[in-house]
Amino acid sequence: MLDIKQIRANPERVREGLTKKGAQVALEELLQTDARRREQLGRVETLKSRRNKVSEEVGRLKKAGKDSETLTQEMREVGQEIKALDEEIRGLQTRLEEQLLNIPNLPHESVPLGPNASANQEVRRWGSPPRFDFPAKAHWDLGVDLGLLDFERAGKISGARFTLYRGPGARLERALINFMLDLHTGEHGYTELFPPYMVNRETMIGTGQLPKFEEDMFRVANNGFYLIPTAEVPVTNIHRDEILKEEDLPLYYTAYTACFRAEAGAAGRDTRGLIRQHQFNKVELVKFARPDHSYAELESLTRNAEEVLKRLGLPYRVVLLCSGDMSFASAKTYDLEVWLPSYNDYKEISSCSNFEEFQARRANIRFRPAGGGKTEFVHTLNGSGVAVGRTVAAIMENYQNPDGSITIPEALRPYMGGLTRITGPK
RNA sequence: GGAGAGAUGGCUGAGGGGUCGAAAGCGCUCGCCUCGAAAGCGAGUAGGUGGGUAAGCCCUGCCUCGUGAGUUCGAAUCUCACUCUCUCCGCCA
Repeated sequence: MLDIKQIRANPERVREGLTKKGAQVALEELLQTDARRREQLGRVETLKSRRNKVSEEVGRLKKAGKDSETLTQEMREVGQEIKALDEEIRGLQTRLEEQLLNIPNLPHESVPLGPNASANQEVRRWGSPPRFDFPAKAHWDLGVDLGLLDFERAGKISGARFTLYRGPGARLERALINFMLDLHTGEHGYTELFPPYMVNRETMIGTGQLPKFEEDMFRVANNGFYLIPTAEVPVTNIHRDEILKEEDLPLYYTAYTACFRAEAGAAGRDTRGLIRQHQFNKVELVKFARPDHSYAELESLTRNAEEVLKRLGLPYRVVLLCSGDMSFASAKTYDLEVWLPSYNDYKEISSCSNFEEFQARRANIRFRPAGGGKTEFVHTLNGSGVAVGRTVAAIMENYQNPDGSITIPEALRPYMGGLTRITGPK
């Protein structure tokens, strides 16, 4: 959420930022609502002030045994006025909040200007795509041929965009989760969390999924809970409505969760294989940082995610998203894209963002400066560290051998019971 | 799912219509004392949002005692609904 004060004081700058992001927002209407609210608030506060004073006086008169009927009568009328004004203000407030919740974050000044993914900037590359002197297979063929992935039975028990992992395939998924968590907790200083997968509406609003993206979310029919689309949602919200100590910042959390996405608008894209699923696994990194450190924290968070791919020996590149390609809540985003032979291209496997105070304002997450003084909003960041299903796909495809087997990356072997190669169904 | 109890400031915990945004204790901060520390003594110590002032650790309005509504001139205090926590019972991996 943007700061209404900023919008009020600097509507042109906000408009400019929104344009960069490609958002259409009726700022005039918002400002009108705000002005009216402030005007009526001034009125009602004057009335309340008077009522408070007179009520005190009534108390004194009663104690002294004197008559207070005139004042009481007058205040009855003032009370009616206050009630009417309060009601109007409540209505204005609700409308204002609705509008604010639907305005996206503004891009940071270092974000390149552009309308869509074509304007994204490659920042760096690591490794080089493998050259195969045999017909390379896509992971959906490798996985099925080796008995690791069963899309047909997943379709039977659930439906499209679900996968059943089997044998070493299932173990590979589990091994990756453990490998990633061990790396981030053991070497990168993150605290491991295991949060609920179902959350309430306030939590979804806190991180920015709602109210705008209702159709992308799964909702549980009989109690209104939402299935989390990413661990970012529960983990960022653990400090909702809290005032943190400055000396406790930055806070680093990592969590493995399943993630659930309806992806209403994505029908027809990435229909084969593990790339786009209704349920997938992800290890997430979340940070709470002081505002003046958040961009340094974004760099290190991105490096932490990259380290996963390096250790697995997967070629990747880092892309700085342009203003028009960034998500609703983000001020700056680096995508990590892993090389996928079946796409003959790099494919997103992690998205690392600084939300500045956009989420903190929605979720009311603040800190008190060490020297005392006014509370400030923290900056929140997160990034995938990394998406597990896509990593499985990348390993299968990049580590495939001419005989259709798959070599296990060395870093993963301890997690695979020493297995070095997946050769086929028993 | 059933029955009961509860929700107050960083924490414990009083207050049950009128100078209560709130006793007391703990904690914390500052000062005194000390070579230093502890103890002791003194002072301060919730959040939000407006206004005043050139600005402020200065003055000031309004709101907040789980949330929302109601009664009243006036609500932490009375009424209703909801949420959450705890205890017991039932069910359950």
